[in-house]
Amino acid sequence: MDPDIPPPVTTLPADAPRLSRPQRAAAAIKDWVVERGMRPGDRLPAEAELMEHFSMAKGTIREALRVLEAQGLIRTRTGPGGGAFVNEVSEARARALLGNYFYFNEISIGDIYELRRVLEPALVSQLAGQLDAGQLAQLENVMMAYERPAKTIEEAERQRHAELDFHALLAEFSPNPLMRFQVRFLISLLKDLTVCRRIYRREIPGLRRSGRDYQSRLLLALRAGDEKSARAIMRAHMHTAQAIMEQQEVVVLRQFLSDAESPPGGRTPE
Amino acid sequence: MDPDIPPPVTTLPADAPRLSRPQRAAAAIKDWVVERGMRPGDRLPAEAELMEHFSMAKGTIREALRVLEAQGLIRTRTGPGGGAFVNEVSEARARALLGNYFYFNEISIGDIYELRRVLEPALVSQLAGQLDAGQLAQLENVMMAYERPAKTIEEAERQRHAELDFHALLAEFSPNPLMRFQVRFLISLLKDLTVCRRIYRREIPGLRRSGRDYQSRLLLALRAGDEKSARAIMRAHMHTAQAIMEQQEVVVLRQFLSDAESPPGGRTPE
DNA sequence: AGATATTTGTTCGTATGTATT
DNA sequence: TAATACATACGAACAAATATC
Repeated sequence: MDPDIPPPVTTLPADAPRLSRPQRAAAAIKDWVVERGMRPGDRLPAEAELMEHFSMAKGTIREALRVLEAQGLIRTRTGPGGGAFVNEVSEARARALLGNYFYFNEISIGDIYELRRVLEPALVSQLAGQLDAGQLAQLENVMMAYERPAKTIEEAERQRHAELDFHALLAEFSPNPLMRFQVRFLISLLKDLTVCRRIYRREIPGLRRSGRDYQSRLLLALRAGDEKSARAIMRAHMHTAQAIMEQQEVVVLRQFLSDAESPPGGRTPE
Repeated sequence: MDPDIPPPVTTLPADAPRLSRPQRAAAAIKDWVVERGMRPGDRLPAEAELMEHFSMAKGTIREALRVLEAQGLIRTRTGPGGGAFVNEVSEARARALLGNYFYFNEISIGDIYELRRVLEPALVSQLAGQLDAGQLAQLENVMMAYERPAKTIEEAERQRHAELDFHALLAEFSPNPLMRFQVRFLISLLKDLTVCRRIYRREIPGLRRSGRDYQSRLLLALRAGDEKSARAIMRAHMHTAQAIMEQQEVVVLRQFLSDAESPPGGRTPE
C-alpha cells in the first residue's frame, strides 16, 4: 500500500447495497472521466466505443448516460462530432437536485431565516469595501423595482421577488462558492414555498418600506467598506423580515383554514 | 381551479431549452406523482403501463425511470409486486449530488470554515438545554476516540474523523433540516477534500488537545442550557480550528511542491 | 422445497432524426 | 444536394430476480 490519497469525491454513496448495471456503468464512466481529469466541454467516447469498453449493450450504456445527464455531469448532442460532453453542473440544477431532498424533509419559514440570519450578515461583512461601481449600480438597479408602493397585487408580488433578488445578487458577488450557493438556495426556497407565495400575494405595509430602508443603508456601509455596520444592518434586516414573515404566516394559515368553510371572501386584514 | 398557487417545487430548471423525450417523460412522471401526493413507498405504474400511457417504447421509459432514480426520487425492485417506488431522497444522496456541483466550483478550507464559523455557533445556541441524556451520552462517546494522543498515523486520522463526527452528530440533533444538512455537508466536504486528507495524515500537536478541551466545555454549556456560552465556545473552537487548518494547508502544500515528480492537479499535459 | 407467474433487466436489429461536410 | 457520423427511438426477444402457491 503506497501512502497515496484515496480517489477524489464524486463517487455515489453506498445508498443501495447492490447497484444495477446502468448505475454501475454510470459510476464507471464517471470515474473514467475523473481519472483523466477531463474538463467541461471534453468529449466522451461514442456510444459504440463505450459499449465495447464496458461490454454492455447500447440500452444499458444509454441508461448510464442518462443517469449522468440527470446529475448534470454531461450533456449530449446529436449529429457528426456529437456525443456526450462533460458539463459543469449549473447552479440551477444543483438547486433543483437539492430541492428534491427538502421536498420530503419539509421546512418552515423559521428554519430558512434561522440560516439567513447568520449567513447573510457574514456575507455582507465579507463584501464590505470589495464591490466595484458596476456591482453597486446593479444592486441599486434592483432596488428601483420597489421604490414606490405597489399599485396592484401582481406588482406587489414582483416587488417581493425583487427584494429577494437583491440578496441573491449580493450572494453572487461573494468569492466563496459555498456562501454563494447556500444563500441563493435559501432564497429560492422562499420563492418556491407555498406559504411564502401566499404571503407575497398580499399587501404587507411594513415589509417594503423596512426592507428598502435597510438595504439603502446597507449599500452605504458596503460602499464605505464599513464591515461592522454592514453586518449589523443585515442582521437587523433579517431579524425584522423574519418577524414580519412569521406573523404573516399565521395570518395566511388562518385565512387558509377559514377558506375551507366559506368560499373566497377577499378578506384583507389591516 | 381557482386563483391557485402554481405547482410545488420539484420541476427541473429550464437548464436545457429543448428536453429529450426521456427527460420529458421523467418530468411528466414526476408531476404525475406530485399531483396525486404520492408518498415514499407508494408504487408507480409498471413499465408496461407507462409505455402505454406515454406512448413510448420500453427503452425510453426505462431511461426516464433511471433519471428519477439518479435523483434519488424512486427505487425499483424486480419480481412480482415489484416496480418503481417513490423514495425519500436520502441525505447521503443529496450530499453526493450537491458535491458534484462543487467538483467544478472548487472551494478552499477557508471557504468551508467561513460558513462553519457562523453556522455551528448558531447550531449549538439552538441546542443548549434541548439535548436529553442519551444524546449527551452519544456525544461523550464519540469524544472518547480522541481522549489520548494517537499512537499511529492511522489512529490520528481516525481521531480527526471522530472529531468531525462530533460536529456531525450535533447537527443531527438540530430540529432544523436545513441546519442539519448544511453543517453535515460542510463536514463531508472536509472529509473528502484532498488537502484535508493530507493534513489529517499528519500529527498535529495542538489540534487534538484544543478540540477536546473546547468540546468538553461545550458539553457542559449545552447540559446547563447556557446558550450564550455554548455559542461563544463554538465560535472560539471554529476560529482556532480554522487557523490550525490553514496553517497546515501551507505546510502540506510546501511539502507537495518539494515532492517534485507528481503531476500537478491531476492534469495530464500531452 | 419447487414450480410458476410477474415484473424488471439486458440485448440485438433496425429505422429515424439531426447536424456537419 | 448528398454523404457521413453520430445520437435517438422502437420492438421483439430473452435473462434474471423474486414473490406466491
